[in-house]
Amino acid sequence: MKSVTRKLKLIRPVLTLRCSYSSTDQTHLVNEFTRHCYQRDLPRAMKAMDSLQSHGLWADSTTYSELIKCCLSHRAVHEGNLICRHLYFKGHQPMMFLVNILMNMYVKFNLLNDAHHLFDQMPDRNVISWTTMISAYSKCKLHQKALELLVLMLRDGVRPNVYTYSSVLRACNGMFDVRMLHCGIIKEGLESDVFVRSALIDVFAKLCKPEDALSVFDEMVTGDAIVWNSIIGGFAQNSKSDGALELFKRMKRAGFIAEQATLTSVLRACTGLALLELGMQAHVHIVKYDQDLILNNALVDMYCKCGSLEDARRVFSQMKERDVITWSTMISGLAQNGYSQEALKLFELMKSSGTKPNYITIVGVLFACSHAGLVEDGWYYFRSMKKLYGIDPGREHYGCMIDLLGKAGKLDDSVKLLNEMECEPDAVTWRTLLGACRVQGNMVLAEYAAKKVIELDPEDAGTYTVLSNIYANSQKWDSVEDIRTRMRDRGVKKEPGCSWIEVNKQIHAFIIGDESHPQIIQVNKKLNQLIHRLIGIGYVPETNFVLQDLEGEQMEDSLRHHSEKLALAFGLITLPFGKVIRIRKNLRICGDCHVFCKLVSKLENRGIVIRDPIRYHHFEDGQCSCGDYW
DNA sequence: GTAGGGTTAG
Repeated sequence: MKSVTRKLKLIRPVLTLRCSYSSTDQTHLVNEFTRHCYQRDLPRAMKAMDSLQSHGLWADSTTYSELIKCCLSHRAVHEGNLICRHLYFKGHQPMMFLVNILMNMYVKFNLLNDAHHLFDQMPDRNVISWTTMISAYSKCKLHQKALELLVLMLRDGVRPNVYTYSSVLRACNGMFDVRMLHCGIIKEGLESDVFVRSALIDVFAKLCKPEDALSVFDEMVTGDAIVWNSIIGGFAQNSKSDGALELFKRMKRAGFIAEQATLTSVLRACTGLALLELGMQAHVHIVKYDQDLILNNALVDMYCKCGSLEDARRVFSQMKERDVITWSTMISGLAQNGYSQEALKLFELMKSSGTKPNYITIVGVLFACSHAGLVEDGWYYFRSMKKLYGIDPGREHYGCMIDLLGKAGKLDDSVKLLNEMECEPDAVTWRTLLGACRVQGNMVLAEYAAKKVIELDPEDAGTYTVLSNIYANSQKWDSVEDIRTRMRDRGVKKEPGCSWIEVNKQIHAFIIGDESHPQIIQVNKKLNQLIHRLIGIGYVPETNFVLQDLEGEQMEDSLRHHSEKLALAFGLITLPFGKVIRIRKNLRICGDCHVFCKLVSKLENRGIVIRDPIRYHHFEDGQCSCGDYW
């Protein structure tokens, strides 16, 4: 008897448990589900949700929001779909906030159609519902769609708030949109919000209005690091590199720490100005982010564009992760610096690494072919790009081919290709053909191409000069006068040739005819000595410059004082022996300066790197990396 | 208790 009682005592709690299970079935199911959701136990929660559904039950909205968060963190799309179906089971209408969360989940899963479907089904929508969809469309660059939704939202009587404005601003595709939104923001008194402010700065910068971006920035009373990044990035993106560096100094003075985004823009600014020393200094601060992909890409680009290929190769080889931008940067960088074969080898390596080339990669590849006169390779890549990579040839690809064929003496093929272009040739395309005519000395075609350039870009001073020289060479003085009149009437002024050189992290600018540099006397003295010595070994200053330099300084009285010669003389005086002289130019190098640099590199036993707007020349021991083909 | 801003290649 005793043993039976003991057994009963042991059994009873189990029985009690079973009893309570069956009596409070619904509550228990809901409680179990809630517990799993809060514990973020996705498999158990899904199972429990299944039981709820079979009983026609729903838990409270907060529980579901926990579960959806869990799906998001696990990127569990299938489970997310099941939750959505459960919430709408048998025509049930979830609470608005929950639908907002579901939409957000679909947006994060890049399932915009599903998100929009829920949005369409909503009986009511609040500002968050609208903002979720607007933000989704602007993030994936469906700008028109985002702006359309904003209009519908306003018509629906829902007022946008700081969240709406900060996400819709990036969708602006014209000044009109920005002005309209900016007015709305001011009217609502929302311009002091940091999110709105940085979005405004960014959109002005992206629309190439850095001055407008700066005025928004300057009105700021309190800001954060991101607003600073927006304005610095805005200047860097608009080739206002010195402004970007100035703002960076201000940012540091204001006590903000430079993070990845800041440093990336700083590097871009260094790249724009070819400031190798400053770029290297920035590199020191980047060491702690040594595996940041974007920063490393910017570093590779900076080293390539500052003409320091060894550093670019080193950063590239040390990167653990590379994307299409990394490869494209390095390929273009090698091509621009005259290492075409290496660029093409790298392209093959890129493909075998599994990275798919894009439009820009192929531009780099064709650029490499055009800079080395690799006609057959060029045709191969050009003809196969569509078939192999699904990329339609664009203006830039045609431009590379026109350059390649023309400079290789196949001007007829070049013109044929230009006429076959699927997209309309623009001023750049015609200028490319003009450049090829220069190399080939084809005056008739050059005149035609130059006229086309001026038609499409009436502000292009360099082309007027070329055209004028063509007429002068043929003694067509009336036409020469006509060109001069047109330039005067249109207010077109020739950009003065300018060269920059960095010495002790300071930029020194030399402009032709400008005597304002404090050491100009010594520079001229050194230059005259050099010329004298070079003439002694057979250097003959070039005097006939008709068509010799497309956008160079051919109109000047004397070649003696071309800006790169001044900068080179300054470099020789100031930089220690053995240090490479790096010069950046605003115009293309002329033939005479090219010969001059080759000879100086030998005479003075100096490495010289000159970067012009198109490509780079590495002079060493009397030779140039371009092989006199540019 | 849900929605927002900045960085890289031609």
